[in-house]
Amino acid sequence: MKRKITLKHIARELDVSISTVSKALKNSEEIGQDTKEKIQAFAKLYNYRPNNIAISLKNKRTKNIGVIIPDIVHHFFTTVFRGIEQYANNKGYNVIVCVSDESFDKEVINMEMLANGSIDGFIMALAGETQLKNDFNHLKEVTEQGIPLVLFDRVTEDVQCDKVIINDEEAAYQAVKKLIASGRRKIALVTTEGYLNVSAKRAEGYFRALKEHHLPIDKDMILELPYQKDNEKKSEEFFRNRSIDAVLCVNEIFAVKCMGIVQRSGKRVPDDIAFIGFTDGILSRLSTPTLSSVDQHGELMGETAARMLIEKIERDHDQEEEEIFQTRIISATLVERESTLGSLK
Amino acid sequence: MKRKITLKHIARELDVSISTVSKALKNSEEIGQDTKEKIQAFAKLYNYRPNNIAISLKNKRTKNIGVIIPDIVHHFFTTVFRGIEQYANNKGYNVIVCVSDESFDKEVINMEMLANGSIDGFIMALAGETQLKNDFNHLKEVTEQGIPLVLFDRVTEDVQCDKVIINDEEAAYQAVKKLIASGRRKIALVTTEGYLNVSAKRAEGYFRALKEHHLPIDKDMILELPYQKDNEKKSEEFFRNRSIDAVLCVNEIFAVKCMGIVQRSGKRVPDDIAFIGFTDGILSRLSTPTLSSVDQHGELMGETAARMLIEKIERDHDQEEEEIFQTRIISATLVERESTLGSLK
DNA sequence: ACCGTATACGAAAACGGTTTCGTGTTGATA
DNA sequence: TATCAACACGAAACCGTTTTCGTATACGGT
Repeated sequence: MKRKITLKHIARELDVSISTVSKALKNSEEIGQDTKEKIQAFAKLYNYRPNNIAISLKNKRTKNIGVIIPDIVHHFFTTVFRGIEQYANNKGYNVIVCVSDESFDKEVINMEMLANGSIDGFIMALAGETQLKNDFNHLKEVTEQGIPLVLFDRVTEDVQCDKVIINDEEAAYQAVKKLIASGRRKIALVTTEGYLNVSAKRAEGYFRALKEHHLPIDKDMILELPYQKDNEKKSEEFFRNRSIDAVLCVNEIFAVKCMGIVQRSGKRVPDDIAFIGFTDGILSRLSTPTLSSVDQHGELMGETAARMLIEKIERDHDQEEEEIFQTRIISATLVERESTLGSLK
Repeated sequence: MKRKITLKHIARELDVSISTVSKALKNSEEIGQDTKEKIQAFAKLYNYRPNNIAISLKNKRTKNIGVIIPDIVHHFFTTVFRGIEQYANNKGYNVIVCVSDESFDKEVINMEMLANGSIDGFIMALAGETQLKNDFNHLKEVTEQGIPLVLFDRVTEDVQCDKVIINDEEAAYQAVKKLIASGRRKIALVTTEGYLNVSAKRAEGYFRALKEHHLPIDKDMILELPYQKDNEKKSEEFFRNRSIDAVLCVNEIFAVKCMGIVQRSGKRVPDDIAFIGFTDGILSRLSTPTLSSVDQHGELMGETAARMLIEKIERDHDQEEEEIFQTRIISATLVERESTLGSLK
């Protein structure tokens, strides 16, 4: 077992000082040509690599960024993560991921673990519980310590920091307009219980579109489903007893489930009833019929968040210009597929 | 901006030595009761937390584990990751993820980045390119340095380390047996080009089941698809020109795509043709009809890998008992759903 | 012979902890 | 009163780097 070699080993072996070795390996002008060559050759031979931890301690910069997301087995968060990871890696940063599992306590614990020197900055989407509790002290503590923070998707106005979001309201508005334009009038909304997270904004867009076209806003046309649990019966009941010709769903899972229910009851998609979902993932592309859905551009969001964070990190070290926090808005786009094909007869 | 407080600050403020502060915060018997209380109170007031990096440098242990996977936007890897993350977090470890993107070079670079002190051990699944190249020197270097390594799912016999795999051959065998038992005789296999990765083993199980039941093994009944690219036409042609009453697919994406093609051509699933896929993910649960598939228990795999790794890490520090490497096999299980319901008439 | 100045290198501090090994003070004991 | 242990704390080394500053040597110029 070849243990890792250090500057000290090289110094001892070649009978020079540690500082000489360090400088030689950086090709410093201070060191004689022959000494440099000798040291560099030796270092290459023994495959010397500087110890990251020691460098971190010295520089007070770890080249790590911390990502805290509510769930990793979730298409949207996963794509965002990929965007973050790619950009960060290109810039020489590593990514430490923690999953809050929608729990406030886990979010707090994870942040505290990482905030003590392990990372140079945070990228995160708030846990559901955190949004309900409306308690953001853990975030504030971190920013007060001068650790850069970028929130994405699930953000809050209570914390001053950079943010990346999509134009949920507008996207939902456009989607519903599209449904209306194809002749649909009885448009339902399937959303999460309590309009958690971004669902509220999507609902607003839905309302705006209806209003603009003088269509009635009917609470009875809104189905609220629990976030992760099954609720087949509730959905079946909803679609059985109503006359509906189009549905906007706040995610693709709800959309695909509902399409299944509707189809099993003998109706045809999109002929009798059209569907649009949010999150353009693998489900949308492979369902039958394929599902029209709003692409949230997760990868771009991740990349944007990472860029903003790394800029802050690398500028932070400079002087105290007035802190400026930005909110970037990524435009969601509707991807049309079979579930909205054609107009209502 | 409240900067992080250090032992030195506390020592200076309370006019004691750094060592006294360090011991007092560890509640050492060496320090007088009143001094301890004073120091602890001060530390709590200013919310002192030891710097992780400094501790890592001293202890030569980072409490970080490195995870390298080929793809993060992939249900199976994601579930494995969740298993790793949960177990590791419980044990006080953080997880650094790098995505190799199926590329040999990225895998090498990522490993080298992390191996220089950033992590205490690796968990990884090999990149496709690495498997093709059959070059595992980066893995060997890491293990020679005494860094523990656990491979999962995509493993190799060329590296001596702990491994976690599923019984792919047996699972495929059982799946095909099930198809045969329900009266199916013309069973096709849909696999990845070149039988990459674990596909080869699944094909073996398929062959064994056919052989055992004296069914012909016909290369013409095997469809090889490129890994990530679309190949609708090839698949359509395959199903159009053959008489097939059951299909085993090496992943759920292929299965759902093929089900779609078959259904659009007017055949019924499972009445005319049954389907079984691998990877029991969201697609299997939400496709129409729902797809029977082999659950690889990703979360359990991840947890197992993390447990094995952390055991090695924490034992490693002890003495040099003879290294023992284990290969744990997780039993995959077939989850039956609508796509295999009932027997062939 | 003296001074100045490159040249080439080493000593030491610093990053923020932990830990070993003193050591000054106190009180009890002989 | 001298001795000694117990107590309470500090000095210093160490982890592996980087970086500033100091200095020995040699050499050229006068």
